[in-house]
Amino acid sequence: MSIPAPTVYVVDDDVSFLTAVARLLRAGGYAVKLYSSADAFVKDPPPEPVGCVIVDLHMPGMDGMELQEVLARSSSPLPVIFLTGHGDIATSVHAMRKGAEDFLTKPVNREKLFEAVQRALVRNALQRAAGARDRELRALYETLTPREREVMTHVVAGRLNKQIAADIDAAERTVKAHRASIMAKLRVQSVADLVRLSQSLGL
Amino acid sequence: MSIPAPTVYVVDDDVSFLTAVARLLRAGGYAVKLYSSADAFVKDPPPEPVGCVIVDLHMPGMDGMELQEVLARSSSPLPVIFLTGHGDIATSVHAMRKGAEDFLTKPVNREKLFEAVQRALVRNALQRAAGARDRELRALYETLTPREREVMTHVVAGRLNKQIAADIDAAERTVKAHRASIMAKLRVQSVADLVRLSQSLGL
DNA sequence: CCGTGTTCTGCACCAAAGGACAATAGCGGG
DNA sequence: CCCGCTATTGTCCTTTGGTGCAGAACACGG
Repeated sequence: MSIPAPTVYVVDDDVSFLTAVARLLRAGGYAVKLYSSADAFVKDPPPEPVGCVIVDLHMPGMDGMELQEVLARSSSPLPVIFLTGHGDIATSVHAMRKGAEDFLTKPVNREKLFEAVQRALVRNALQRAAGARDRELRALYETLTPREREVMTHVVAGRLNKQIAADIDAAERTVKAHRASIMAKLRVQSVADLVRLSQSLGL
Repeated sequence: MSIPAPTVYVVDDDVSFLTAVARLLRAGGYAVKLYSSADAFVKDPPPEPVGCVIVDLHMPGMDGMELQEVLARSSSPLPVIFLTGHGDIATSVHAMRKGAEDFLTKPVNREKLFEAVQRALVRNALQRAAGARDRELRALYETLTPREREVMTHVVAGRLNKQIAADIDAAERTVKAHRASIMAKLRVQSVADLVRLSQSLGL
């Protein structure tokens, strides 16, 4: 398996600024990819969501805030750092509330930029790790049949086999069979593990 | 039991502004309490943390950011709304990252202020509800003896009674006794409930 | 010294969970 | 029509969990 290098995706319609920021980041040892518009980024998204996005607020077509919205909607783990020349406090507050990693102003301070990128990359790594675990668990859960999921909710609720049997109108033996199948498919050894797994899945 | 009315605590060293904001809020139907410094607020804190805090950034003595820090450190459920005349983007970003509810500028827009306060009060209610549940559970957990807590960690880990017995070097019957005591004290009916409870406690 | 709470344990009994082995039945594809 | 998957249920046996009843050791405070 290849380990993809974290990449800083810079999106700005001001090409001279774009190249300046790119030079700065490359000098800092970061892999950089440039886009001259948010639309271009959306149309040609990164193959692996490893890294972060630095985006200008005001751009022709889709603006920075909209790009952030698109990323959020697609549950992308790429943190967004805003970098704009005409930002105001209200806008920065709104962006931060929407989950932006940082909100910087042009001309950008080299230290601040690197700090923001560093934080963003850490956050990205954490997000991806959490997301990966989540997908694994969901994949296991997907293998359950409808009936098994039904039984699982009862088991997680702490109900006894005979109670579950009565609830779903089946024999206790049937519940035991489903139960065993659930534990095997989800690869858990105890009800305690099963409960935690269901919590992780948000059930 | 009395239901305390949500109160908006306004902290600003500019007394004329303080009274103006107070008048505005009172006209909006909010209970208001005024402080002319953050130190005054800290020395004479609200008896019930029901409401929110509106605080100026720049003040003699403790400033707004420090006050936010104090509230966070004491796990206060009172959200903080900054309201300042000399704020910049970097400061607002920092404040939001620290968990501020909003960051407004003077002169304040009446609508924006009311919206912020409303959001803050909702958040406060949710925080208090969550905090109350948390304290109840913690109080129950406190009643457990050291030995019972030890057994509980093993039970929550999904270990069998005989395994637990071996681990803590005791008879299986002893583990059963502790286990029964745990379930009774924490008022749970099943291992599933116990696991969820321990998750809520962050164990 | 005595009472209280904690910890520990034994025996017996019953309820619940789980595994082994097996069988029946419906349903959708190949 | 047969295969595979799902769902269902049965019996038998073992392991595990839970409870009632009871006793003993220890520490701590009144």
